[in-house]
Amino acid sequence: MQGLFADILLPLALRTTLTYRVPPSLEGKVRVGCRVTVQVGKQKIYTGLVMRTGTQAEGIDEAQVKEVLSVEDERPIVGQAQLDFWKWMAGYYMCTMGEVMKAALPAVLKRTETPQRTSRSRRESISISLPTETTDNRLLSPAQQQAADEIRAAWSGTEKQKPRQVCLLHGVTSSGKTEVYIHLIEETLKRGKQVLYLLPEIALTTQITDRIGSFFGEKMGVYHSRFTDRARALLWQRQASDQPFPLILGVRSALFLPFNDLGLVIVDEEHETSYKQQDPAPRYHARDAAIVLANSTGAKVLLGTATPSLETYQNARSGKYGLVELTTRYGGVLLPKIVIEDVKELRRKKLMSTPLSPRLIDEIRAALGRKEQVILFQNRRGYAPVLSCKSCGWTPHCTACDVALTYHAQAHRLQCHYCGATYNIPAQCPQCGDTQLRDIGYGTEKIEEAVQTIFPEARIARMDLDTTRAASSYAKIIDSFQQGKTDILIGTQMVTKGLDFDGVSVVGILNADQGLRVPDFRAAERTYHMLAQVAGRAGRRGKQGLVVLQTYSPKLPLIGQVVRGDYPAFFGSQMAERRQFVYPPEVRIIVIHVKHRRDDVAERAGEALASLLQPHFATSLLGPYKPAVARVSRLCIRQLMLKMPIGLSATSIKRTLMAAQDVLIQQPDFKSIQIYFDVDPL
DNA sequence: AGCACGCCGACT
DNA sequence: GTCGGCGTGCTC
Repeated sequence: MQGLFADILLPLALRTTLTYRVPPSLEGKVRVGCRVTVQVGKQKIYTGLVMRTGTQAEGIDEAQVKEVLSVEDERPIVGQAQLDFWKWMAGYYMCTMGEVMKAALPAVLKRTETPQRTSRSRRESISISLPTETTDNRLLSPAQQQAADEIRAAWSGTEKQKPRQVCLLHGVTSSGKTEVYIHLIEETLKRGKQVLYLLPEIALTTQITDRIGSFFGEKMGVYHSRFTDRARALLWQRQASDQPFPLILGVRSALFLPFNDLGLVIVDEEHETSYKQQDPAPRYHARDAAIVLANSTGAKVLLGTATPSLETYQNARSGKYGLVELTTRYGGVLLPKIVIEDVKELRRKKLMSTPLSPRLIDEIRAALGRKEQVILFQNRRGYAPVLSCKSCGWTPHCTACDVALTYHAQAHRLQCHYCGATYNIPAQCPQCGDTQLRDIGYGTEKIEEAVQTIFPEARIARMDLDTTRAASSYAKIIDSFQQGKTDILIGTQMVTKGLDFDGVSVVGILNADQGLRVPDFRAAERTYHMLAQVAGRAGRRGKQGLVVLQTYSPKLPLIGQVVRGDYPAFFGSQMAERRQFVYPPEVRIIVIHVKHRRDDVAERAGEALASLLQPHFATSLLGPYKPAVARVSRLCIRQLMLKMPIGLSATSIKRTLMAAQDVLIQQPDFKSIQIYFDVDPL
């Protein structure tokens, strides 16, 4: 029987495409890269993507083949270059093409159903209008001009240096990286090329969008999750049309938009961990994927940050990337002075009657007297991380996860910060019947309460996940602080990201060590980034800001490195540790996650997987081990870690891993085991 | 990923 | 005797 067939990619975790018959009426319309609708199973209708057409239905009995129902696009919505990129991503990050498709396409483009009504609070517009004021002077300072020249030289190469595709711009906070970006964007646009400017999610909702938008106005499209899905689909279609925006400002998924002539990718705040998608697959790193994408189109890449990731700085030091440094703050802004408060010593002397040291209280009082603003940083939301029975020490835990519940005073509930479940506060201890529970440790709510007591006159705001859940509240808190309507802003790491305030003279870091004592090789790096970023919020034009850093371990080298702003020293000491204990960037790692409802099954499956892999990898395979939180959402977890030398092709290793996975889930005991791979985990 | 099919406990 | 729990397998 003659006819035309099409292989369709579906947004599912299927390893293969499915073959459908093209009815005569649709012949000529079903083209590679166009969307079609097809029936899958008994009734479900999916939107899929045509990957191949041909007169043969390969590897399937033609009798089972269903027909393509409709064609949704007149011309391809996904080009061959994009499909190649998807394929690379599926291979590198060990997931299916369907999962990549799911991440890449806005929901409206994947579904047959009529688009759902979207909530009003979400923005519908896709381009930014020119603002209400004039913008920064376009002239670069001599330091910025030099940085721009050096970046161009790194890209194009010089007599001494070979050209580099990627360049790191390492600039201290307020050194004016944005002006350099604007300059290079403008230059690229003038050459008729497109620019992709990637930012972490949270930074996009604020100042930077307005700033870049004020320069590029209607040339710029914005892509992030605060926009409606319909708006994102519109932007996608516009980019696939012959009149795309030349500049896209977006979050990690903007990487998947169609580009026809990409000249430059900027990855701002490249160290930000939110560039790595955690769950679900594809677990990709947008910075690394951006470099691959740019490489395939010949585009240049600029990575910018005040605190580079070890991976990036290592690449810059080794000469793989260009390295350009901006060491002076722009416009007369001075680097803040950082003073250390030894909390252990102050406690011993009975001087810590509040979570704020006496010095910090004095400095805040003085700042308020001068009508200046204060930011207090406590990286933990809720009131207290633990409740405990006064007589027997019992602590409420989540029933679905192996973690203690956080007490939220405002909501008057207990909450699990892993699965999100909430619980009533127990009236009495289930173990001994005592009715008294005490709270241990500090969250932002408790800090807010303490600060309000110390400074009853001050106008205080709190910014954390709980106060910014509503779509507009984040902007409201920022605006009110910016307009001077708030004196003291208390917050989690949210206050460290991409915000520039002019009136902040004092920043208090209430517990610098929190997060350091976890068994994770990246703990020190994360802490350094966080402390350096939050410290960078202090300071205003012509006046030096003050950072009060409270710590239990003032002698820790890391603390000294933060105080001196000595990134190279931090890098040196961290790299020594990573080398000694064989962790990235010394090696690359893949973490294998094994999950099951029953702990003993997860344990045995982990061991079975280890014995399958052991012959291939010997000592470079670690585990199975229990992660710090070994049960989340009723699933018991085991992990294995594979360390791979840099430079070694991972293709055959990944094939071995997948084969072992297939063997394992064939075994009757392990049918319902969940296994997935996290490549380059954070 | 859904979703249907299929085999064991508390209800009218 | 049934309703429904989720374990298992399939999707052209």
